[in-house]
Amino acid sequence: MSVPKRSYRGISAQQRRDQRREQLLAAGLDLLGTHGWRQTTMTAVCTRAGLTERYFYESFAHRDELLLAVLDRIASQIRDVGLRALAETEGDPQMKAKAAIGAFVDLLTGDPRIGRVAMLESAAEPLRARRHELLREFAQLIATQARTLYGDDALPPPHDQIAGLLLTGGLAELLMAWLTGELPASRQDIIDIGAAHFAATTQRH
Amino acid sequence: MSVPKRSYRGISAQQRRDQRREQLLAAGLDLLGTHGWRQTTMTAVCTRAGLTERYFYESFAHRDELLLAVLDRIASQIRDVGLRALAETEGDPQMKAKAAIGAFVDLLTGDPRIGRVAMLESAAEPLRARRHELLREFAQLIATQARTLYGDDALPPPHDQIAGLLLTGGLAELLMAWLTGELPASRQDIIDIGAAHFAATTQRH
DNA sequence: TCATTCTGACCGTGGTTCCTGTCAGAAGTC
DNA sequence: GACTTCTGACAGGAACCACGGTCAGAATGA
Repeated sequence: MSVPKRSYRGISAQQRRDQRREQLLAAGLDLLGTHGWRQTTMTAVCTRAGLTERYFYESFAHRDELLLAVLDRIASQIRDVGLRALAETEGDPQMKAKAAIGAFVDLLTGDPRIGRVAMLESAAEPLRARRHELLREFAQLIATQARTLYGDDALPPPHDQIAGLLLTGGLAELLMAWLTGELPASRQDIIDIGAAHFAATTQRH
Repeated sequence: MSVPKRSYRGISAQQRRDQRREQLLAAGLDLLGTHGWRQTTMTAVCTRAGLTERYFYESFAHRDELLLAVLDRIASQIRDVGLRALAETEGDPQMKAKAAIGAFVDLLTGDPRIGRVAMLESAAEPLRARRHELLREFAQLIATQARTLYGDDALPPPHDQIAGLLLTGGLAELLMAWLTGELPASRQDIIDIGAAHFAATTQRH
């Protein structure tokens, strides 16, 4: 099949291409976030997206590439809402931490599919490596934020990086338990606990 | 095929059965701990074990059952070495925590396959649920130990359970990074950090 | 010795997924 | 209106796996 060039139904080739990619990403998030990694096969994604397998290869080389794209999008959403909350919140470090964690929690619960992919499915095989990279990235981000929040009371490297890992890993585990309904806690409970843990982990004591 | 009953090569039917089960478990650990979950197919396990697929069904109903058995064995090993270290160590809570964490770390690094399965592969699809159960079990265990170690300074329920989740999740993430060689830290560093984190997380502050 | 039992090797079926190719018809272009 | 391009549906092959069955030969027990 040749690469589409001219417009169709009043939509340019590039727009159609983008639209199809978007459909595939949406279908991927949907399947990954509801039926899990095992069910998110290439054919299933195409069926859900209402597209033929042929169009899959137009946007992605193989299934893993789609899954990574889904995860990356979620990661950047997390980064965005977290940093925005930090920037928009006035007050002491504890307030800022609560705002960032609150925004994070709201993103994961606002769309449960995002929560499942970010916390549960990302641990599975094709996504694990990227999840690990992202977690380290967030650990780094947290270390940086802790330094701007706490100044000299923050931990020096490499302990800040280690603290970031302990914090993100712990929070991930806590949120997994909470998202699966095993933990009788409110949104505010989770935020308070997360913020307290953030302070305890990233601050010199 | 009928169930074997008489001895063969001087080995009883039950012994042969157990031996084959053991071979399958060993092959499962080997594949899971070196090539990962995807490669650990039923046929691959049988080939590595030097057995026919027929004998697989003698011991396990399907692949997942074998994988769970592998994980469960590792979990009980972790429990054993941890509790034994606690029982055999005299001294203050910090010493005991270090001994338990040290024994845990040594188990995971002594056989890298165990480390990979326990920390990495267990997060994948068929094992995730069990991993989660086990983690909660360990969280409970840690909460109990914290109470005997710290007495009234320990956290009250349900905060002890939450602390257990934060601790196990954080440690898992830290160990993952360490096991994959991303963290320039010594065994002692990891143990010290783990013990400090244990104290910070499970103690009233 | 000889029938029985156990073993390991092999083949076959059914199902699934990935991936490519074909083809009729709709939409666009000249 | 005729030709080209794009689209969606579908067919089908290759690869893999789970799972069951067959079969010759080795080991056993009477």
